[in-house]
Amino acid sequence: VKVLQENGDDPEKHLTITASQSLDDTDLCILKNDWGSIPVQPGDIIHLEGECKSGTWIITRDSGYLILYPDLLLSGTTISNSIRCMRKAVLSEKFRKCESGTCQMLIGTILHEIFQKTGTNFTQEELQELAFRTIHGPKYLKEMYQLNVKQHEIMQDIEEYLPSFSKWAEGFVHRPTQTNRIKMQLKLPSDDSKEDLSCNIEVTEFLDIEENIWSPRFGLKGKIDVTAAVKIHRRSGTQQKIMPLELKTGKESNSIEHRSQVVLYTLLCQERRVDPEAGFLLYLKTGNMYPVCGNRMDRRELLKLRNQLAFYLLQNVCKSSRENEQTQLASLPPLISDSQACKYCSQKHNCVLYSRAVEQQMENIFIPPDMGPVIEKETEHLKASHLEYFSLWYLMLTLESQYGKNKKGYRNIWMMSASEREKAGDCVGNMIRVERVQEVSDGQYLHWFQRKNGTMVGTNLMLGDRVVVSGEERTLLGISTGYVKEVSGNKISCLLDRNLSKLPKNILFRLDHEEGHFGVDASLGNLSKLMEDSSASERLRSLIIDFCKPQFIQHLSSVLPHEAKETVANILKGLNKPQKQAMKQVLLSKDYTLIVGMPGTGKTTTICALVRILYACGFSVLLTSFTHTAVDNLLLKLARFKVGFLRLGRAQKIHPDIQKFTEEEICRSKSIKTVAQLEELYDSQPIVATTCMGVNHPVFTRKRFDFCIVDEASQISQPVCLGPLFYSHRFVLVGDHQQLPPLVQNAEARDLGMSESLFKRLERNKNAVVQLTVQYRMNSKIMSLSNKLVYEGKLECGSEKVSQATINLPYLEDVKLELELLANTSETWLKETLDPNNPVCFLNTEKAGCKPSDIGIISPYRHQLKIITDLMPSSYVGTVEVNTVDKYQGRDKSIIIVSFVRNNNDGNLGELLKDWRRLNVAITRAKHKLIMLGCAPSLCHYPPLENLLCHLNTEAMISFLDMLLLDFVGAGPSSPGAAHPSGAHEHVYQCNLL
DNA sequence: CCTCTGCCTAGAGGA
Repeated sequence: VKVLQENGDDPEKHLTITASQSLDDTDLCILKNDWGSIPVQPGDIIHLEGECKSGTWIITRDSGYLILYPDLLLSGTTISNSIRCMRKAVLSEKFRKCESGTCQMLIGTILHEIFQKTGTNFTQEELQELAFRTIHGPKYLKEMYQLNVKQHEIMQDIEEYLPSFSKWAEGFVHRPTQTNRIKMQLKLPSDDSKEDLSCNIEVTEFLDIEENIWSPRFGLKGKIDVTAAVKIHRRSGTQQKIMPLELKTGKESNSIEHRSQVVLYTLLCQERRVDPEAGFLLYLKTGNMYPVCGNRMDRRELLKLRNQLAFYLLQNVCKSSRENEQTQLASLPPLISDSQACKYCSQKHNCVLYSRAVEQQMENIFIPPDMGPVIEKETEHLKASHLEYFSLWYLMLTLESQYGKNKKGYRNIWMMSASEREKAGDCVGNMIRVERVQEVSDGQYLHWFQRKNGTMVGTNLMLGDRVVVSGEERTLLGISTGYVKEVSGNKISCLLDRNLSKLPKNILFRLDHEEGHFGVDASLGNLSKLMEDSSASERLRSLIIDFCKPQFIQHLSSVLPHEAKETVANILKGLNKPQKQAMKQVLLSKDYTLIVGMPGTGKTTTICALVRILYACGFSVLLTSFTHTAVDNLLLKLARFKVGFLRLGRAQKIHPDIQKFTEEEICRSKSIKTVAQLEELYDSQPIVATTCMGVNHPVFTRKRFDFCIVDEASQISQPVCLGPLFYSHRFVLVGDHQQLPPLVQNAEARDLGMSESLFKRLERNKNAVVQLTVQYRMNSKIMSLSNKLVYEGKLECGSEKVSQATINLPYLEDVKLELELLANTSETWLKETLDPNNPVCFLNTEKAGCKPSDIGIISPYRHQLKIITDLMPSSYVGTVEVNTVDKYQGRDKSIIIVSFVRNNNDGNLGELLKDWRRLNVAITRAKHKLIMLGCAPSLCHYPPLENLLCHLNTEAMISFLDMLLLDFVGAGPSSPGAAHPSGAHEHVYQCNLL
C-alpha cells in the first residue's frame, strides 16, 4: 500500500495497491467518506471486499470493506469490548492472564454447556439431571475450588434458569402452537422494503455448538454458541436459514456490545456458508430471544473498529528519531475518563501502569485532567526503579514477540498449502479420518488420521504437541484444536475439542503444529503482577529490582525442629561438603539462596536432599523448573525416597513413572467428586511440582509455600522465573550462569539485557551464593579444560575413582591386531580421514566394545548433526545420541564427540560458537573421553577457544594438525615450540582404536 | 545466519 494523496476537506485517501511484491501490477483504491481515517501506511497488507472496476476499487459508506492486517484475527468479544474503551481491549489482548473469573462467569459457562447439550428437545427432568451431572462432574471442580464455592450453591443458581429454557423452547422450537408463537420484526438486508416485516421464528435443529471459525477474510475469529437451522415464517412465505444464536445468561440488556457480537458472527459465518444476514440474542434468564440484523452500517462500523484495534495491536513500537535508532514503545489508545467504567475495569492496574511507566515519558501525551490524580494514586506504591524495570521488560518482551511474527504464527495455516508447509515439518496434510471417534472425557474426542495416499512425511509433530485441524479446503479452516496423542507409521491420533465424525467421510484434513508465544503472555502477566500493590509483590520488587540484601538468621537451632534432627542428619550423611553447606544456607535464609551447580556436581541429588530436609522440617515446597523434563528428573529421584508430592501439568508431557502423582490420576484413583474432597487433596500435599508456567493452576490462588525451588534457573528469563516466586515466602534458585542463558531471538532485546536470568541478576549478592564445586562426572583431564576456561580451578573431582576413570574397551587388543593385519600400519584411519575423496568421515567405534548408547555426538548446528546422522550405519541411529550442544545441557555421556564445524580463513566463527557458555557446556558433557574435531586455526580467532586450544596444546592433547596449529597458537603464553610430538601421536593412536 | 521450550482458549458477566 502506498498513500498517494490525502485531501483535508473531504477525507479521502488514495492508495496504490498491488497483489505482488514487485510494483509492476498496481490498482488504485479510493477510500471515501470516513474510510479515509483508517491508519493505513505504505507497506501495510490489506484485504479488500467489493468491486474493482477498470483497475479501481472504491470503498464508500455504502459499498466495500477494507480490512487492515487481515491475518491478525480478532475475536468478536475483543471487538465489542473495544466499543467503550479501546485501550481496555488492547490491554486485555496483551495481558490475557490478568483477568480473573467470577462466580457469575462460571455459572454463565455452565449454563451455556447445559443449554447447548439439551438441544431442541427436552423435559424439565432431563434438564435437572443434566445440570446435576455437569456440576458434579470433574470439569468445573477446579474453578469452583478457585472461587471457593460449593457445588450445591452453584446448583441453586443454575436451577433458577431452567424454567426459562422451556419457555424459550415453547416459543421458538418445532412449530410453536398458535398461542405460543412470538411475533417479532425482522428486516433482512435482502428483504424487499415493502414486505411485511413481522414474522415467527422456528428453530428446528442445533447444527453445531461452539463452532470455531477463523476468518482471514474479515480478520475475525470466534466461537458461535449455537449454529441453528431456523425457519422464518412470514405472511408471504417461509424462509430457511442457518443462523448464529448467541446465548447470554446475564441481564437482558440487549446492549450494543451484545448486538455487536452477533453482527460480527454473521460475518464469521460466511467463512462456512452463505451470509445468514442476521442472528439471535437469546437471554437464558428470561427465555426471550431478539433478532439482530447484520446490516451494512453495523458491519462497516465494527470492521472499522477492528482495523483501529489491529493497528494498535501491531504498531506497538516505533523507532526513535535519535541517531541510534533505538526502538521505543508506542502509546496505547488514549485513556478515556469515565469514572464509572474505569472503577470496575479489570485492566485498570495495567492501564495506569502503562500510562505512568511508559507514556508519561513521552512528549505530547494527553491525559484527561481528572485521570492524572487517579494514575498518581494507583501507582504511588511504585518507585522510579520499578517503573523503569517494567517499561524495559515490556519493551524487550514486545521486541521478542515481534521476532517470529512473520515466520511463525497462525497465518501459515491459511497462507501456505499443506504440502508447502510439510517441508518444514510443521504440518501434515492429505489426511483422512479413520476408525471411530472415541469420547475420552467431557469435551475430549480421540480421532485417528491416516495419510490418504503415499507414506507419511517426516514431521516435527510429537506427542503432546498442540495441533490445529483444518480441512485442506479453506472453508474448514481451524475447525478444531487439540493435542497429538500418538504418531506411528502413517497414522496420527489426536485428542480434539470437537467431534468431527459428523463431517463427510471423504474430507481431506491437514494437521498444523500450533506455535505461539505463550512465554510472552506469561511474562507480561508476571510483570504486571510484580507491580501490584500487595505485600508479596512489594517484597519481590525490593529483592529483585532494588537488590535488597538477602537476610540470613544466625543459628540453625531455631529452624530445625527437634524431632527432625535425626532424619536431617541422616540425609546430610550422603552429601559432600559444599552440598551440606548449601543445605545449611537454605535453612538459614530469610529471603533467597542461589546454588551454583557446576557441571556434574550433583544438582539433582542436592535438590532432592533439600526437598527431603525441608519436608522433614515440616515446610511446604513448590518445586519448579522451566521444562517438564527437568521437573520430572527431580521427581524420579525424589520418588525413590518415600516422599509424596503432587505433580501439576498436562498429562501427556509428564514422564510415565510420574503419572501416578498427577492431579488427574490421584483424582481418578481416589474418585474425587466434590469441591471439598479436592480441597482436601490440595491441602494434604506439602510438596507441589510443576513448570514455571504451570503456576496458572487454581491451587495457587489459595495456597502459599514456605519454599520455592527453581531448577535450571540460569536458563529461565526473569519474568518467567518470577511466576512461582509469588507463591512462596523464600526461594532457592539452582543453576550455573557459566552455562547457556535463556534463549532470546531478537537481537535488540538481547542487547537490552533480556537474556539475563534472575539467577545471574541476583548473583551479585555474594552472601546468598553457595557453589557446588565437587564433581562426579568428568575425569581430571576432561575437567581441566573447563577449569581452565571458566571455573578458575574451582572444580574438583569427587574421588580418585572419578579422577582416574577411563573408558573400558574390552576388545581393544583384538582391534589393534586386526588393524595391523589389515593395513600394516596403525594410521590407516588418519590417512583415510585426510583423503580428499572422503569429505566426511564417521569414526566407527563399534569394534572395541563400547556401547553405542555411551557415545554422544554434539555440534552447535542442526545441519551438521543431520549429515552425521545420515552417514551413520542405520543400526546406530537412535542409540548413538546425536544432538545440539544446547540440548545436551544438563546431561552427560561416557564418550562425547564434539564437532566444531567452522573452517575458513577470514576468522568468521558465527554467533553460536562465540558464546563461551555454549563452549563450556560442550566440553563438560563427557565422563571418560572427550574427542573434539575442528579447524584449530579458524577456532583460534576467538580468544576463549584460543585459550582452550593453548591449554590442549600444552597438555599434548591435540592430534595431527599440530604443525598447522603452531603457526597460530604458537604465540600463546605457555606454548612451547614443538609440543610433545610423541604424546600427540599417541593420542591419535588412541582415537583410532576407540 | 540458522541454538528453541513453555501454554488450552474465546467468552463466561458486571456496569
